Amino acid sequence: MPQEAAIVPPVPGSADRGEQTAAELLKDDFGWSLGVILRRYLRAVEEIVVDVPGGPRGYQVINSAIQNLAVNQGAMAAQLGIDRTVLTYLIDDLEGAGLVARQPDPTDRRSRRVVATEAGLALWRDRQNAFAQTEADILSVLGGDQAAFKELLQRVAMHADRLDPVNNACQVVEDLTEDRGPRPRRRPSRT
Amino acid sequence: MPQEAAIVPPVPGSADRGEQTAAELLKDDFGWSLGVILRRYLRAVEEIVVDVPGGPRGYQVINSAIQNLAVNQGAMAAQLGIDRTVLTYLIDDLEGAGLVARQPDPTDRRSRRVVATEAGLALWRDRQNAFAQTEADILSVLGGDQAAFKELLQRVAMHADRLDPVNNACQVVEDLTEDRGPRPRRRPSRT
DNA sequence: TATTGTTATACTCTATAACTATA
DNA sequence: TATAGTTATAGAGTATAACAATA
Repeated sequence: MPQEAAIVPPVPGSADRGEQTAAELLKDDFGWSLGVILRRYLRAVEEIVVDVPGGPRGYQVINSAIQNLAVNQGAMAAQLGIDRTVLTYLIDDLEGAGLVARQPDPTDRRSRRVVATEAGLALWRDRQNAFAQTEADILSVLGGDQAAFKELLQRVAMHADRLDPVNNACQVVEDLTEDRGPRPRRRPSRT
Repeated sequence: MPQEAAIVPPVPGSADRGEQTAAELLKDDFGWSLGVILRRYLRAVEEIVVDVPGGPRGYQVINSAIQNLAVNQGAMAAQLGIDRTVLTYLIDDLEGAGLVARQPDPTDRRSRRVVATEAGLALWRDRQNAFAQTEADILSVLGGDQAAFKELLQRVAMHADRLDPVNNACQVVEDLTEDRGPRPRRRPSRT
């Protein structure tokens, strides 16, 4: 949030600053800096996975499936920080696209493990480089200071995460992601 | 339905990592770091202005009014990156709380300038310190490296903003802000 | 009865467009 | 006719809760 000395209540003393850009007014603002950087990053991420059903969130599901982070849908929903009802729709779409599959758990017939298909794994591999490139683009302005910045950023993040743990990186991605087109209608029930 | 494309088992050398925390798995992830930090910051911001109608966005309106950033509602909406119809509701609420007022423009009776009241200015002043404190808390872990980090952060942000200008810092605040309670219904028309 | 996943419903937020009053 | 602001309506995204199958 911006600071700077206040002016007038009811009646303004004029003095429009319309000419100054928001960046000029806010560049020393911590929240503004964070927001700008994250927004830039998320825009790129969104583009990278624009063809993945569910966008960044869908990609996260694939990632979770590949890394075997969750034993079943409920666990995955908890880890990704999304509602389990939403996850159902997401998996529906990803499964329809042939990127993941629901694998019944032999020991508990209620439970389903989400696994990636070959196509899902191929897609995942394909996009990892793009993410790295995006990061490089954003940090390029720092030149030789990149490593130092990343180290500091990590320290702050680890600290912040201890105070207020976040299960998932792309929780934020999702919150920031606007339109991704209408959600296709449900498929027939299991059984 | 999905064709049983080959299931992808666990993945390169990854047995179950269920025990590892998300932070451990992701700490070297750029997007994750950014997201965690921003989320932590936004939680605090949300708390600070929880009693302000419209939350962080309402506070931004007050801020814009105090700093005389916009000549009328339309300009303010553009600068804050929000829809002008949404701004109408926001101003309604803030005006109802006595924090801002609509000031008719003598030269154009269609136009309204938004100004802060004494109460609005007092509130604004009151919360500025809290924002600074939040920033300090988050960065405290860096000790003597705080200044260096902020400098680097600014460089990255300025760079990112040039590539993809953002009008407003708290655009992101808003996108990330979930529930703020039901929106009170409209007031009677102007006349 | 509790839990896993699914389906149905309601609610919030935002955007689109229609409307008024000025210009 | 165009513009500033307001109001009304519809859309998308999310959460809440009811449901079926299984434990």
